[in-house]
Amino acid sequence: MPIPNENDPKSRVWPIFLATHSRLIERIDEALTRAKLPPLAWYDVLWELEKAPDQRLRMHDLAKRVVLSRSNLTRLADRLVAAGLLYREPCPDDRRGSYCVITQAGLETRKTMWPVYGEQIEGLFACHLNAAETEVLIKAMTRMLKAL
Amino acid sequence: MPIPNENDPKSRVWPIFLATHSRLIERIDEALTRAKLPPLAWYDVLWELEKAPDQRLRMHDLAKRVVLSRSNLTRLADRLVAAGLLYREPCPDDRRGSYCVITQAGLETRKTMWPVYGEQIEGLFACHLNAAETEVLIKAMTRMLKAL
DNA sequence: AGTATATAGTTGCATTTTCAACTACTTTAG
DNA sequence: CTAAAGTAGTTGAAAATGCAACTATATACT
Repeated sequence: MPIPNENDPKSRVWPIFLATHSRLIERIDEALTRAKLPPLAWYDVLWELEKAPDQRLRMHDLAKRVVLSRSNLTRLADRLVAAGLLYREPCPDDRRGSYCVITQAGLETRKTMWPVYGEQIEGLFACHLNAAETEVLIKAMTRMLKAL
Repeated sequence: MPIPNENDPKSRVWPIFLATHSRLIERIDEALTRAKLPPLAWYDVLWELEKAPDQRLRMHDLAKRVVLSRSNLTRLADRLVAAGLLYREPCPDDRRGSYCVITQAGLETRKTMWPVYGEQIEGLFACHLNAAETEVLIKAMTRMLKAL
């Protein structure tokens, strides 16, 4: 979206990056909806919990990993709890805090979502990248993330 | 976020792509807020209008360009109108439709936002890409967009 | 022409997200 | 030990978003 020099690559790359991201997310969420599955955000939360040691994480940590504001995550977690995909457990060391723990149903839901999600990633994104390009993307973006 | 083979580049690139995008957007919006400027979405709309012939676009076209649902755009436009940055004009050819036209104040707001926005793009994103990488990103993402 | 279908845009309602308190507990410093 | 400051998480109210229904107009079909 930015401005001038529409032909200078340096200026074109950011708008393309933005457009690509939003169109891909749009498509993936559509696919999940069509399959009557929960949205992308749920997958992220479930997957972070599944990977975590003891399949549990403090709200704070979880929020950081999925890039959500704290209050936002509180309510997203409420919804997941209501859906039976995770539960909260008080934290023994720090009585202010609590853990989110993924349930069996949560594990299963994530597993059900994966084929649909994965197919979209492959078909819309990954299939357009050869090995060299993949490496370039990873290196460049990792650099950005480290600098943040 | 996806699943297995955390070490296979092909699997790692998508989660990194997602994380990079959300952290960058987060930072840029923070910078705009700090500078007491409107959010990114406003910039997009203003810039699309500024570029457009006669500095006006039909709602429909505008929505597609900024990747927003129609109803969403209606209300975003309402807010921009309320802020005096654009106005609506009935379309003579098609009496169902209307144009969004950017105002002088809209042009100025966009111009005020650019230094802050541009600085963030450069400092968080573009500065991490050399010429070759920039080309790779553009080519790969353009390919994805075309296929959508 | 006359009806059926499609398109542009808006609106009501439910859901989601954000912002600013607020509670409860922990840590630091005197 | 106590007071001050910091941290974890939740909550109420307001703003933003998405979905489905709706109005108005345009296009296609018979």
